[in-house]
Amino acid sequence: MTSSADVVDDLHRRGLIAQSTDEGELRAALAAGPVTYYCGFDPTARSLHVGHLIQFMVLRALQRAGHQPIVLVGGATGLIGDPRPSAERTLNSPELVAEWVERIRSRVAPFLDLPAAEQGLSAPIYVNNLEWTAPLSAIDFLRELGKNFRVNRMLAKEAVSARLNSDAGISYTEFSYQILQANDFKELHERHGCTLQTGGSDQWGNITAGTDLVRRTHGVSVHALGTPLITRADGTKIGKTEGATVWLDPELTSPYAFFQYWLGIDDVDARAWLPLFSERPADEVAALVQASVDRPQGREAQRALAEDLTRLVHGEAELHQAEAAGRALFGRDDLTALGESTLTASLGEAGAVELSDDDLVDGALPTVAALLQRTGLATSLSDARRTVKEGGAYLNNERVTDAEAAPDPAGQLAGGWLVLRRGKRNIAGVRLPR
RNA sequence: GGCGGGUUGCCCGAGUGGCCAAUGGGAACGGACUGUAAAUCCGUCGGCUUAGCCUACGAAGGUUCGAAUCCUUCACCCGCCA
Repeated sequence: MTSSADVVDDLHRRGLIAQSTDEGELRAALAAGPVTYYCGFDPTARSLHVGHLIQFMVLRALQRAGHQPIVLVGGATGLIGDPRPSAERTLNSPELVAEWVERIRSRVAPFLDLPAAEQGLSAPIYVNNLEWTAPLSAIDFLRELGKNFRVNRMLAKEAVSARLNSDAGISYTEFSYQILQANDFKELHERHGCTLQTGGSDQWGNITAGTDLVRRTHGVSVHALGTPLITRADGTKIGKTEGATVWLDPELTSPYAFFQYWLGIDDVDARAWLPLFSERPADEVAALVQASVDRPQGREAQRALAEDLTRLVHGEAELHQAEAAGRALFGRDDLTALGESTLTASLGEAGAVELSDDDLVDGALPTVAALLQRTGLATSLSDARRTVKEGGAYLNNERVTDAEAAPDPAGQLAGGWLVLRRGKRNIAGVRLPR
């Protein structure tokens, strides 16, 4: 457990702080005793994704230094929409947002509900800003809150000004967002004595709107910490990109896929991200980064990231299964040597489809193209045929040349499994009917 | 309320009557090279019963042998004026 005095140093060392309000004051406050702090997550999708992980790293570090975390899920702000620089958000229905709030909240527990060994630290408080935002009347909003905001300053916020200068413009709805988020800080200050907000630096404008509001309404100086925006070496955002979002919810991204994501990241990113995401001691992290420089092919940094994060998000048991599955399936040349239990477990992690007798046509199996589609390795039959034509489809590690051919049942592995692969690392199992 | 501009495939963005399933770039996917890396090169990139057919260029109608391209109405966005 880190002592209160070092926690800011520790966060700096790990690269988790991009900006902060008066740091001297903040250090003094953290040293003086337990501080109540919060971080908010808006329900803009069914699940949080790896881009959100950094917030949990900060929340955890502060919690282990003895401070009191509050996790806010934005049931209200999720209905309004935080302005993005690019374009207006489409509004989601209240029912959908409420469903997402529940889903997200239920997935947050593993990050902060500490195991028995670490008890004595503060359990997180969970709140939903709908609780105080829904009852707010238009009159109160305008008289009590609005009076504290200068439009001039609101216009200067980065996301707002970007939108004012673009074709898209900005709706009054989204323009109001920062007032709601600022009010969250004020409410949490009043309800729980919260004096620190953490969040991504893309939220900095909203966060400081909150510290300003608390100062104006209570004459109290409260604090904020902003995490850096994590980008990949190629400049794209971590996690939420088109088509390839890595979610934290195991129903959306399996622990196996999650583990593989981290194992597959490039060297530059692995070295940069390990300090951010690993809670290993500083010297051990430094050694792993050095190892990546000396022996990049060993992929030790990637492996450490994959292990630490899979354990954190999905737990020890899932980590072991994901690891074992990867080992078995990437062994490449000796699939026939794998036993039924290994195959069943590995393919279950990677993604598997069970065929029934109804899937057989005159006793013959579906075509390779059909199986690629069934397993999700290809999005359509056309995509599957294309993949075969490109030489990217493999059955039991043998390249497939005819998309319309049905696999020979004699080629089945232990337990009636066929291993389908697309490209180097997309693997799925097909189990033949008994 | 008036006038003008816009809405194209995952994204950006060409295309002003047939040669358009639609130039180009990016993303993505596959192959080669590697280390389940990056860079590079090559290929693919709406769907299907795949030498053919179907669906698509905001929506619905219309003109035409033929429309992403012309006309009408509607929806939404942007700008200027009131």
